[in-house]
Amino acid sequence: MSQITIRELAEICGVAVSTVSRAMNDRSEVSPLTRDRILAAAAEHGYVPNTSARSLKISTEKLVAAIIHGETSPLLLELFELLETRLADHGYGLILTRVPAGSAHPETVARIVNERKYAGVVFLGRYGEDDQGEAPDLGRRLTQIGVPMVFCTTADFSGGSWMHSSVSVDDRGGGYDLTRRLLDLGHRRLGFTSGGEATDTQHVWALRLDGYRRALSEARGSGATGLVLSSARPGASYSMTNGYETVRRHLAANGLTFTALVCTCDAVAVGAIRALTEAGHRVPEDCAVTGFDDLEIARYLTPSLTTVAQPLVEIAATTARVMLQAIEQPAVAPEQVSIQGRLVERESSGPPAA
Amino acid sequence: MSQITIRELAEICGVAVSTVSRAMNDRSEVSPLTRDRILAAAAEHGYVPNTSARSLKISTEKLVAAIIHGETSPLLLELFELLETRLADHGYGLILTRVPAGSAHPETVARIVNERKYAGVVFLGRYGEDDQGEAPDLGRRLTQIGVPMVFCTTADFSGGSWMHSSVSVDDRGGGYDLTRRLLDLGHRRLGFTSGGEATDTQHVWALRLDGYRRALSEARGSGATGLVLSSARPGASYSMTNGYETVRRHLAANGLTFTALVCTCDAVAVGAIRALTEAGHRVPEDCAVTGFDDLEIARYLTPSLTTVAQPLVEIAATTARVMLQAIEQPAVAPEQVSIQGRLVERESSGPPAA
DNA sequence: CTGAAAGCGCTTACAG
DNA sequence: CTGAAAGCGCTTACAG
Repeated sequence: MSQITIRELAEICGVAVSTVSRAMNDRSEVSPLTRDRILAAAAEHGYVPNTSARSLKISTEKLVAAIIHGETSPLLLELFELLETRLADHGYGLILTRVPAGSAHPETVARIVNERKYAGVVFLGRYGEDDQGEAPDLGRRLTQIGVPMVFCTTADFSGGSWMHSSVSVDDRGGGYDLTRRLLDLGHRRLGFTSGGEATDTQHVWALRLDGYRRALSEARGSGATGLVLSSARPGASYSMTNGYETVRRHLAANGLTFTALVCTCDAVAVGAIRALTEAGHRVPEDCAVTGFDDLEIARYLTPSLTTVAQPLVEIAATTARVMLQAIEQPAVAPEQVSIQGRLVERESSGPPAA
Repeated sequence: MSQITIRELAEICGVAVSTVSRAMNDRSEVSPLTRDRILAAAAEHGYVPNTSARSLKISTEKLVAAIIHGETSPLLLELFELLETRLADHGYGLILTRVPAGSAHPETVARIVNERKYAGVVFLGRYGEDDQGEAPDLGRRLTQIGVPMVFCTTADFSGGSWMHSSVSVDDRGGGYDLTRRLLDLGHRRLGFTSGGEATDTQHVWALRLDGYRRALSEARGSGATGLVLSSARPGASYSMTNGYETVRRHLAANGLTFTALVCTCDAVAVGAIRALTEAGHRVPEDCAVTGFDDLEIARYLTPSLTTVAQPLVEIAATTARVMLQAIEQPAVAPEQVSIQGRLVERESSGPPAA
């Protein structure tokens, strides 16, 4: 049994297709009786309107496209769910599309937007290929697509000219807070697990690194030094495996040359702790370790992770607000929102051993 | 700049819309010269065909719908990616749709299928509400939608009559293997972290529990006993939090009444280990713990987790095969495939203390 | 309140 | 190889 069409349902009910359409869309110009009759028949025969046909007619649907480029993460998924709920409050649906690594072109976005009459698009996480650097003209070409866009959890990556809105945690501030706290605890030799090339200045890890450097430069007088461990796997920057490999290599080559390690994120911290433990170093006694994100694992790992909690609820709420505003008042200038994260101290950090 | 239509592009090129259509779809009946000219113009003007219009005409697209009900997990996402690749090899696309908990009705699936002319649907993880039990008539009503369906990672949940195909790891076998191994190591007092109500006999955790019980009953002569810890949070069965709460409560009420704990999955094991550690018990010396799935965390946790690795590549490949077969030969009977997982022994298990 | 008709942007027989 | 035309299943002015 395949789907029944509006015409067939109209015949069954003995009305015109236009009447069925009005009943299904809950328009006011239908008499309650016919409406109920039609709805009942629709339920009985399993009629559901064809979205393609609907999309073709409607000038713009109350629908937003969420685009995740490359690997997904628990964080982005939670954000998706929060955002979905927020937008639903305003009658908007959110449709998730994954774009495989290697195909983050403007055309891909154009194709997605063209599938249905999306009112806007939210990028969950970074959009753009690593090898195309800052993609100077990505932003402009995205703008040409003609629907409002907001970058969620990253800055607008489109060449630094900020043509689109963005909402994210204050990555620089988080990196600063963690580093500052470690310095206050008395650490003088710190390390940071880099996430890629030094040229990727707009990456989330690079912003956190920026905060790390700022805190260190403020503490210059104290004799504090800050090392940057180069990433073992550029392509998998935020994984446990990358954290493990990065730290293992460093320890094998140089030994433990720091008393505190600021990691790019919680997953990297998990890998880093494992590498330290395997090399016989105790966390936090021999080396304090911090994460970023406050994933579920941060609470249940032993030692539990000192980290910066992403304000996911606020990020989702702000993203929804910015998106809806852009849809309703397209003339408004893009805004760059950065929300402060919360430092959570747990077992993985403490003062250096005497 | 909004999207250009096929008619506008046809005018630009000075050809008929039908010619443009043929060029865009790479049909053989177009001369290479006009085709190249049209493709160039399409690229220049950013033309991308409207998917809704296309969907409306085509009888069936080379597209499969992937449906995830309720919370997603790293496992399901990895499976999605593997499956996407497999289907792409055969020219099929895979579109992910999340169905929020509380709306897993047959109508929801009908609505999704109706959006585009999907050739089939794959359920990633369980489909159906917890409170509707086995949903006796879900299977039949899904069948009415008229496209082939396969359940991936769970059995066909539609009332036990197996109207649809399914592909999953051998959950019973995995539960059996883990339990059997613990018994062989000398454990005699075992525990299992339940994931919900005893009536949910088709849930993944219930199948693993089944394996646990079978191994125990085989070892009846040895004096081995098997406890079942009731789940702290029925709604979040597979989370770290649930593992933590479940074990914490049990320890608070009864103390450590087992020397080995078989957990429903890796995430639950992480929570369980934390609860044991906080209560002053050492893993594996005082209590061995096992997981299921072999997530990335299983390798990097300390102690690293003994677990059963999901054969994700084989599951994805088999799901693709079964799906494609069902699309091309709709008459073929549904098949229930179960693939053996691989027992991975790591640090979290060992013989009981003497 | 209801119906007949036009048209959204495509694809695909059917002619030429 | 190319074009003119019908039609996929809807929505929405426009009449009544």
